[in-house]
Amino acid sequence: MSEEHHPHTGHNHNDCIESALETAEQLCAEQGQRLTKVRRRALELIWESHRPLGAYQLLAKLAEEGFNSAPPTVYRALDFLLAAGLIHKVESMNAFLGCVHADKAHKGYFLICDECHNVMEFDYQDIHASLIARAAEQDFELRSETIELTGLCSACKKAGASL
Amino acid sequence: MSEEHHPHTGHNHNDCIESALETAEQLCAEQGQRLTKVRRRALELIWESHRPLGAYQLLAKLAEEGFNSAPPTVYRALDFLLAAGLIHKVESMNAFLGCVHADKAHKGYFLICDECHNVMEFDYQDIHASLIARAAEQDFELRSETIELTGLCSACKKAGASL
DNA sequence: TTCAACCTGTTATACTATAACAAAATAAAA
DNA sequence: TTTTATTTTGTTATAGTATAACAGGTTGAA
Ligand SMILES: [Zn+2]
Ligand SMILES: [Zn+2]
Ligand SMILES: [Zn+2]
Ligand SMILES: [Zn+2]
Repeated sequence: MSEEHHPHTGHNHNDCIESALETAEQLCAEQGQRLTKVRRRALELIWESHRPLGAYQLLAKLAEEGFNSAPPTVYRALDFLLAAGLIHKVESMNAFLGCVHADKAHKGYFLICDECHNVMEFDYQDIHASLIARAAEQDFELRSETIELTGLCSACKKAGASL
Repeated sequence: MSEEHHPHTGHNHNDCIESALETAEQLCAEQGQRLTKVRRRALELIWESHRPLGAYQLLAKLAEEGFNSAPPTVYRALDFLLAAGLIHKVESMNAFLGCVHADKAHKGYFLICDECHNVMEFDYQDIHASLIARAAEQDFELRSETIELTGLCSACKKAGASL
């Protein structure tokens, strides 16, 4: 596999992919879950993409490789990966991306760039605590959080300023 | 129009609808925007629903009343109302609900009950400030925020406990 | 080996949203 | 008031996202 440099950060993205796959194998083994071929390859393809991947984009890639190419195939894989905490869904984009710390239970908070469509996951415990507290004020028991912030990322801001 | 009591809070929801429509008229007048028949009725129908309304649910209601019943009709009305800040879209439900304080510029933060599907809008300045600060740490310029929390509302929690 | 649980294949369909162009209505300019 | 520009609506077609339902195959345990 050739080196793959992430457009914005410039890091060797292959390392991310490898490490994510290892973590996935490990977690599934621990929990008695089966990371089947199609599930594993789906996860890998999601990670290989530099931005969140739509279900049908993923389906096309899987189809190219000879996997069954009907929607349920990909949605089943996605459901599994979501349930296992290996990926997140970005609701405002109807797209999926690999979780950067699948080993820790957490909610995915995202910064989404309007320009380059890159997504960064962030995890701030203080915001989580504030949200729980605010919900509790209304006697609301929190279960899930969708936190998706859009705007301009650092790189695109610089690029825009120099025009 | 008969009195309409909101399922959870028990308040007379007609008052909400009336007041929302008045605010809408006023805001549109101020900004030189046209609150046409279909836009006005769409807003009213969204308010008449006790929970977020899907685009095609709205379309069906409009069709019953003799409005044109092709999707673009309803999506145009929704686009207008969104741009005017009169409604919000709940991304995780693909549904729309009336904004409770359309007169003030703000982001919609939502508490969504998994049981009854009621949605409460809340607006906490401190969370907003935290989010801006966290984004700034990454040199990210915030433009929009999607904050959608799900869980159990007060009423449903009580109902569940008594089973 | 037999059974049960789980995973995958397949077809059909439901739900959500936009493109593209024509016609009508409204507002502004002449 | 007529003309013109702008905005809104009508209409048809299509793109994009997601699930239902049932049949068939695999896996691992009893
Ligand atoms: Zn994550
Ligand atoms: Zn960017
Ligand atoms: Zn609001
Ligand atoms: Zn509830």
